[in-house]
Amino acid sequence: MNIWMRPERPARGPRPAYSRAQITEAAIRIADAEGLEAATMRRIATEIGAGAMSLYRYVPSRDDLIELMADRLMGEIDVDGLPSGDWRADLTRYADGMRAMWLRHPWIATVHRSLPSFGPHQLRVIEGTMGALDAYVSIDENLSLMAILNGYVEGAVREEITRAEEARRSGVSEAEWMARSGPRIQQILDSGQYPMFARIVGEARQLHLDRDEQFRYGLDRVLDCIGAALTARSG
Amino acid sequence: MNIWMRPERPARGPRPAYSRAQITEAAIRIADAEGLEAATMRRIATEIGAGAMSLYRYVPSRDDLIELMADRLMGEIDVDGLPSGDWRADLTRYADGMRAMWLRHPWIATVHRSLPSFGPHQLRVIEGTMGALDAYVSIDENLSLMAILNGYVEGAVREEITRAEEARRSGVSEAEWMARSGPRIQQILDSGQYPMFARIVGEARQLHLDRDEQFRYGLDRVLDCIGAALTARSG
DNA sequence: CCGTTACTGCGTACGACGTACCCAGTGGAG
DNA sequence: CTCCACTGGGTACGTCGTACGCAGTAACGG
Repeated sequence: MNIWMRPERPARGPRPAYSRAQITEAAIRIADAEGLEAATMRRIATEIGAGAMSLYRYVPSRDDLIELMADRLMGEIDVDGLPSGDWRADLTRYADGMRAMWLRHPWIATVHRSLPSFGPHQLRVIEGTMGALDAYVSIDENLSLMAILNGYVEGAVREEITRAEEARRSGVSEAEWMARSGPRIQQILDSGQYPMFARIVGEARQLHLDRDEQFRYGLDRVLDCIGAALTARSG
Repeated sequence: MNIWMRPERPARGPRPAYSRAQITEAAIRIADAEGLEAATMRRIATEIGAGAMSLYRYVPSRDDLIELMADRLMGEIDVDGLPSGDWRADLTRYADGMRAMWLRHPWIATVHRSLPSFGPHQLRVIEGTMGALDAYVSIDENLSLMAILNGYVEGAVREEITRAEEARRSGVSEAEWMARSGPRIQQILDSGQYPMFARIVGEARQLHLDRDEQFRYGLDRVLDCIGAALTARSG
């Protein structure tokens, strides 16, 4: 059953010593610092001073807890005052907010969302962002355009996270990464079998931008696309 | 170290009894039938008649094996004859191929790609697809447009997979899913707090399309966007 | 031709993990 | 006050990935 339909605690009995929110917060703290795989049930329980099995009084399973963590993260997305009337500004703010949130909690890239579970914060964000284009397009087109935006943001930030992680691990500065290529990229170039890949490495300018600019460049291309779709509709 | 740089086997010694390809194939077979989590090292070894630890003679770790599996899946994508001159047809063929492949191997949605590891099949597909728009745009724009396309395909198919999985598990036909909503969606509608969500459920026509049509609808919106970007460039 | 050596596949073992189960204690409802 | 539904927590089980060490084998140096 969906975690959001299961009440936190029954009515009767003694006062609970902990809470879902507290457990979720602790788990996020651990995952931020040491990765999601470090947020084991035992570790989380230790963090809040509980016994390992006590967590199961609040949460049916670890997967459900991760669902709670994911929605709690959506709570960090600020959609107050959306829509403002300037759809491009609204969607830029949303995309930047999502990126910043993902970078604060990079482990979110590793969670496999089993089904859209529609937590309250997720729904709040949907209300805010779908409003941005609501005046210009149908619900169906709106959904499609938001799917494009979300797909871009998710893919771009996922790559950024893994690259940053790799750079941190190998001790190489982010700027040197593509230049030095890493042995595998050099091997690919040396093989001579992949001319398009070689041109990407050699010609693509966006690879030399810093990460903020790189994200903004791609985001602007996405918003250009959305803008083109809007003007094609309205005349 | 990257799995693609590590040679399969050294030169000396007795003839190996197995091979990376054989192990990868067995692992994919198990994952297709029972999910990725069923493809444990012991299970894979049993499948090919080997001892559990023998696999480590061929593959450094389970994560690397999953990398091999992922690239092997990209080998199912047909990009022969690309680019054909009709970019829209080319990208449609690519997107349909990716979707079909993902649906054949739904467990791929659960893998966390730690870094783009640039396997040979992955590179082959990049060569084919980047060629489609190469005549019309710069490398940088090409990369951005392909990121948009890939983001859409990945997101759409991921949702499709999880929804199908849920439908199968609950025994409810896919067509009834949105109509019956599931208790959680009904709960959200009843709360009255999410008018945009209610309008999506009530008004969106694409939710009543079958899955193929739904994917095609979204894909056409993406390709419209790409087309708009192309004409904005060329005149 | 024959050690020598570098590999082979494999069995055992370890330290995690998620969580089923059981327990004594507790505090609100009747 | 009595009852009992609930509490937090300890123990235990089955599973995982994989470190390690073994005896057997095939190619190479002489």
